[in-house]
Order: sequence, then structure tokens, then C-alpha cells
Amino acid sequence: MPEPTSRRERARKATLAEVHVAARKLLVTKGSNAVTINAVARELGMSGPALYHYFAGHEDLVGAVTAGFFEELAQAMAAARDERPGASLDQRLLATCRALRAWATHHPAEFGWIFATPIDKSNRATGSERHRAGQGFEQVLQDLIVELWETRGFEVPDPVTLPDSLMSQLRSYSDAIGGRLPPEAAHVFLDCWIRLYGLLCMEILHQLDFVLADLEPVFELCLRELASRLGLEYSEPDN
Amino acid sequence: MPEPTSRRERARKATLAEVHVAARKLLVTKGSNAVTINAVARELGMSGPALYHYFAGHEDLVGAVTAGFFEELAQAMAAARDERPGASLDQRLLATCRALRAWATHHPAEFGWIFATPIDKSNRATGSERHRAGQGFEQVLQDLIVELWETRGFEVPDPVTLPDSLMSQLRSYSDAIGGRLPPEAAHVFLDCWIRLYGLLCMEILHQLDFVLADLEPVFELCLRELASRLGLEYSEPDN
DNA sequence: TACTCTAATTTAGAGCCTCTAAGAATTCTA
DNA sequence: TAGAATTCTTAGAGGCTCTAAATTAGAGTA
Repeated sequence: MPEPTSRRERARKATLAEVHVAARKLLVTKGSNAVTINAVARELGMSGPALYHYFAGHEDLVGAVTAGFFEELAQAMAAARDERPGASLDQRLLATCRALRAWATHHPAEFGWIFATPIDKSNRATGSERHRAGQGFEQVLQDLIVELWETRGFEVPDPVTLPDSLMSQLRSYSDAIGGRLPPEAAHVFLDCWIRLYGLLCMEILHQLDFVLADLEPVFELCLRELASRLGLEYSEPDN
Repeated sequence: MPEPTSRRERARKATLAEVHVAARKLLVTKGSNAVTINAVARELGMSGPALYHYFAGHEDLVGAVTAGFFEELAQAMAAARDERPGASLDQRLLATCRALRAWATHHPAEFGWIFATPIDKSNRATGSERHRAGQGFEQVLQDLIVELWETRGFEVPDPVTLPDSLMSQLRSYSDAIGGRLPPEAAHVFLDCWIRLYGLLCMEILHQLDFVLADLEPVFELCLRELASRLGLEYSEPDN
């Protein structure tokens, strides 16, 4: 198929791209409440209801924009991972985590929009665009952990010590990712992710402003801990 | 002053109380977007603009409602802390943390509203109602940690190993709380809080639904870790 | 008691928003 | 090239925030 793009399809794609740009601009400059169907349409020089040919409604637009952010974030992380060709797995993992925070701090509005917004049901659905993009993001970290697990492994809790209800959930998850991580390794992965997530949310949502303005050092300490937990060699950020 | 309440003042208080009830009902039943000035007024049988005599605008109302939630949460935690008269400090601390999660899971909408909403500037201001109530909440955990620190202490990192920029921020915080915790102990406190916060946000925002539906066992594991970090004796929840 | 002052409320209205409906213009397809 | 599909427009119903002006109900005072 040399030309899967008819004239109309191309136009549609261009419009969708414009929508993402406009929505993001509104988000960044005027906050998430300014990302309305009308405002986005106005930004494109269209009149409101036209956008209903592209999105089922406001939530759908929000989901699409979110998916775009997820993709960009995942790409930024993947780029950091592959930046140094000869880098060790340890270095690649740390670089990926740092890219996560870098993206979050450089794009706080987008990060908050992605991670600190209650996900409504339609966007939580398994088939949704947002869900798919979220998995793409998860994949980046997961791949690294899987690689680590397969090449060197890391210390995991004895499955017997984990509560049954947790183990059964972890088993489903382990199956869902094709058994690439056994339940107890999945547990460690999730635990690491929860820590990163909590720290970043706190920073981006300004929940910790009352005490700490700059969480960079806390983040590095967190990475140190995660590294030791995963048996990685910690190294300072290099710039 | 036997009667600081004139007839009018009483009426005003009653109205404010009604506002909180109505706003909460709307939040829980129809989501945070349904908590509008108009809808709340309608719920009270008033017509819209009347509420502008009670609140400067929508954000102000939001801040007041948030403050109410903070107070309720702090009270629930304090109640759990004081429930068993003869309980050890260890038990009181664990009970308080568990009360935090219990409140969060029983009132997910309210918890999300408090902790997983970007705080706008006016509500972040030091004098705001929300800020004051947030401090009341923080106090509950802080008091326990201070008590622990003063009676037994706990393991802290060597201040020299903490980055300067972090230390200077921690020093300000330490001063701000009257030096009741030295910077390095404050660091441990914050680290514990960040972990609890991240875990709860993740649960309430459904960010982890793709793998874990019930985070109760993860929370208990987290408490185990925090307990060992603070030198507490971990004990199972008692119900 | 009557008179003023203030607080609580109401309606009117401007300017946003979401989303539906109906028609006009454009492009694709058979 | 004629019909079908897509894109876009305007019109409009109903909701929201917030301001302004008019109305009513209490409180304080001469």
C-alpha cells in the first residue's frame, strides 16, 4: 500500500495534530480548565461543534490529548535509555528514571494532567486510546526491569511471605505480561514504580511546597535506594 | 463572652454547614465537576448568586470544602491514635496510618479532592483556610514522629551525606516547626510521608488498576517497612 | 417607636461552556 | 457524473461563573 492516505485522511490527520498542539498550549498557558472544546476549536479557527466530528465529546478529547502526552513521555524516556550506546543496564535504568523526572519538571502541567487526574471510566477502559498509550509508557520501565531480571536477577521477597490476596493479584499481572516477571519480581517492580510515582506527584502537585521546594536531591536519594534494592550500581547524573 | 452569636451569625453558620454537606453530596454522587456554585445553591434552595455572600467565588468555596475534609481526616486519625488508652507509641503510630488509609478508601472522592488536585495559588497561600487545615492534618503525624524522636529517637542519615540544597531546605523546615525535629530527622519524616502519600494517591486515582485492584496488602507491607525504618515494632491491624 | 444601616437574597444579564440538530459545502466512490 | 459520506457552519437549549441593581429582613439607635 503505497498511499494509504486519501486527501481527506491527510487533512484529518493534520487537524488532529493541530488539536494536540492547541490543547497543550491552552493547558500550559491557562491551566487544565481552559482545555475546552470551544477554546481548542477557536484556536484552530474553527467553530465549536466542528470538533465533534473528531471527538465524541470533551472527555474523548481529553483522553486523546493524554495519550499524546504519554507517548511523548515514553519516547523521552526511551531516548534517554538509548542515549549512551555503550552504557550498562544500570546506567540506562537510572537515565530512564531521570528522564521521567526531567520530563515531569519541564512539563509539570502535562505530567499533572496525565498522572494526577482521576481517570474517568471511559478513559480507564481497556480499549481506550489513553489506556493503550499508558501501557506503552509502562512498557519502557517494564522492559528494563525484565532485562535486569533475565540477565542478573535481583533480590525478591520469598513469595510465601507475601499475603495471599496480593500474590493472586500479582500472578494475574505476571500472566498478563507473558510471565516475563514472576509475581514476586513484579512486586518489586511495582514497589519501585509506586515510589517514583509518589515522589513525582507530590512535587508536581505542590503538595510538599510547605517544606521542600526542590525535590531533585530527594529524587536522587530515592534512586539510590531503588538502585540498592535492585542490585544496581548507582552513579551520579552526568550533566 | 456568653453569647458571641447574634441571630444573624447563627444563621450564617448554619448556611455554611449546609454548604459543606451539599458540596460533599455533589462531589460523592456526581464527581468533582458537579460541585459548582450554582448546584450547591440549588441544593440549599437558594438561587445562585446568593452564595457570593459566603464565598468570594468558586475557588474559595472549593478551598473551604477542602479544609473541611482535612479537618475530618485529621480528626479520624487523631481518634484512631487515641483509641486504645494503653497502647504503645508504636501501636498508635500504626493505627494512625491505618486510619489515614481507611478514610481514604471509605471516602475516595474526598481524598482525591484533597490530595490529588493541583492546588491553585490562592489556596496555596499561607493564610488560606485550606492551608491552615492542611497543617492541622500534618500535625497529627508530626506530633507522633516528634514524640518518637524525643522518647526513643530513630535512625537518621548522617547530615553530611545529605546534599547541601536538601539540607538547607530541611533546616528551614526544622526551624518552621520550632526545631522539634532536627533536619535529618525531618528528612526521615518526609520520606515516610511521601511513601504513604504516593501509595494512597495511586490507589485512589486508580493509577494502578491495570495490575492491582486491592492495595491493602501493599499498604501493610509499606507499614512494615516504615516501622522497621523508624525502629517500631510492627503489629497486625487488630480488627 | 420610627429610622437608618447592613446583611441576605433575588432577578437580569454578559459571556463562557457542552452538546444536538439541521443545513451547506466539499470530497470520495461507484 | 450522481449519490454518499465527510466536514463544517449556524442556531439553540441548558448550565456555569460572576457582576449589578433592586428588594427584603434583621440590628442598632435616637
